[in-house]
Amino acid sequence: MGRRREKMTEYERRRLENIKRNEQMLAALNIQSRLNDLTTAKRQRDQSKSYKRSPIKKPKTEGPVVLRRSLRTRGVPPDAATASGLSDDIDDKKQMEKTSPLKSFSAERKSPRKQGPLQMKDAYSNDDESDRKLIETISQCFENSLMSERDTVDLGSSKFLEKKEGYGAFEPGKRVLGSVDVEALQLKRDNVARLVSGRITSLRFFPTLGMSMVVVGNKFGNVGFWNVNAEKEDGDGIYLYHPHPGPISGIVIDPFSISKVYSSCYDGFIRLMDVEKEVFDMVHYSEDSIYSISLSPNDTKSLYFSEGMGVVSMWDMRAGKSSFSCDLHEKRVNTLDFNSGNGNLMATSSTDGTACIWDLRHLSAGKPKSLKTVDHKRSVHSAYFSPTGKFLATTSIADKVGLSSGSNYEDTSMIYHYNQTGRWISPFRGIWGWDDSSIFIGNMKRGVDVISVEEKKTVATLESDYMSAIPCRFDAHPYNVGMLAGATSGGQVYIWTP
DNA sequence: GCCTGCCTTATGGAC
DNA sequence: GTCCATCCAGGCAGGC
Repeated sequence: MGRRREKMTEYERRRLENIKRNEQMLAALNIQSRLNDLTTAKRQRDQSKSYKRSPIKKPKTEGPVVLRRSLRTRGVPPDAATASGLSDDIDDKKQMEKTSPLKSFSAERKSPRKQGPLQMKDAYSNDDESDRKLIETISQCFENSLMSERDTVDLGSSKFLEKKEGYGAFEPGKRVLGSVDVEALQLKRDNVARLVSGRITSLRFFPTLGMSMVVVGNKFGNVGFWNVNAEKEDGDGIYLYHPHPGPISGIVIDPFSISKVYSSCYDGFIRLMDVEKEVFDMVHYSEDSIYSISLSPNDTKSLYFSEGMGVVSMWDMRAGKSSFSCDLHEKRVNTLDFNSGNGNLMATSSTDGTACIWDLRHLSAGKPKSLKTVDHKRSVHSAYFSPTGKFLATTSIADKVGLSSGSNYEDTSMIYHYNQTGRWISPFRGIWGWDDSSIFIGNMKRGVDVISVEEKKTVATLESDYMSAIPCRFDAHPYNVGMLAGATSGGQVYIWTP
């Protein structure tokens, strides 16, 4: 079962005491048996749900969502804020007290906003079982990958090409895109789970053949892990942490060291979960919101991230400081991606309505010029290079998926795709499959559309009765061709397999 | 041009 | 089965 429990809070203790008192009163009134009937009826309804869920009701521990605005966006100079005695924490506490009916709970709520390292055991939120198995699994897989050349990632070439060779002896007449028969992809009942509560904002597969594990981030700052192939005796294979105070904007796993998982947050934190040290180390803290992160394929010690209104910076892990910072867009940068064929090329997508390709060698302070700009007129929520790097796929609120190709990406086609997700569903982002032939993107009818690069249109849709919500974030397993993960705004994850 | 308010959507939980 | 709260988007209209 996809159980997810959080540590008992002061609020919950008080609540349980109240429940106990009420039960005593009900017993005195002799109506307990009727309540039991109602509980049974509710349990039956719960079991009819298609997804895995906890049998124990979880109290809402996330508290009210607090809007965080940087000094910069508020137009307040840092000195002025300090002088007036304001801090984010104080600001937030005041806002919590104003907006939450649970004042005492909100004020006492322990927030991972504190700077500095955070022990994994302190951030661990499942109180029913230990995270020891997760740590052992990742550590073991990391050690195995060090010993096996097979797991070594060559970031200088396509991350998929080597693995896809020899894959797929498909029946003629089937919808085969490149190396994958998309009609053969299926969603098994066991490959559906709810990892976290609320909206999933980021999703990643661990880049290793050794295991099928996904990591997700949600809007409350939780990070959830799911070992899809966990043995039954090891429980459900789901582990939940709370290392961030706000929505997780990006997750990146070091392909050369899968025991290192980076995560960024709207609240300005970048943390590195180091499984060997069992810590969520603080890599960087910014006054501005961080909207995306990406590792350089040329140097995995260089972490690129976007912050505030269009700024892209690089954090040098060795030096422990920011190496450069450029103002690349008018508004927030939603994604950063690197070209696997040429690590100097970086693609950005922005709410300013454009997606751009930049040459890192020619980025300088001030207003640098992009190699290529794809103009969507309205917000662009993703810009991803294809596995070989020959294409760039951009997804926009303007109901378009852009496809750029050519030696300088000068040929751009616009493919219609309905992208009006509204307020509650994270904007769709078209991702590449395991080769340059297809793009996977969610649709509002609880399906996954497959766009053919050759035909420049949607050619297939993955659908399943087990998919009870709209999948809006995806990741293709880097080595298991045909293994596709989709995540929803309800905290569920679906794993499609060949 | 800037600010404010309104509208849209899907989901899970409570009842 | 129905209702309601959610609320870290984004566009648009209207007012200043």
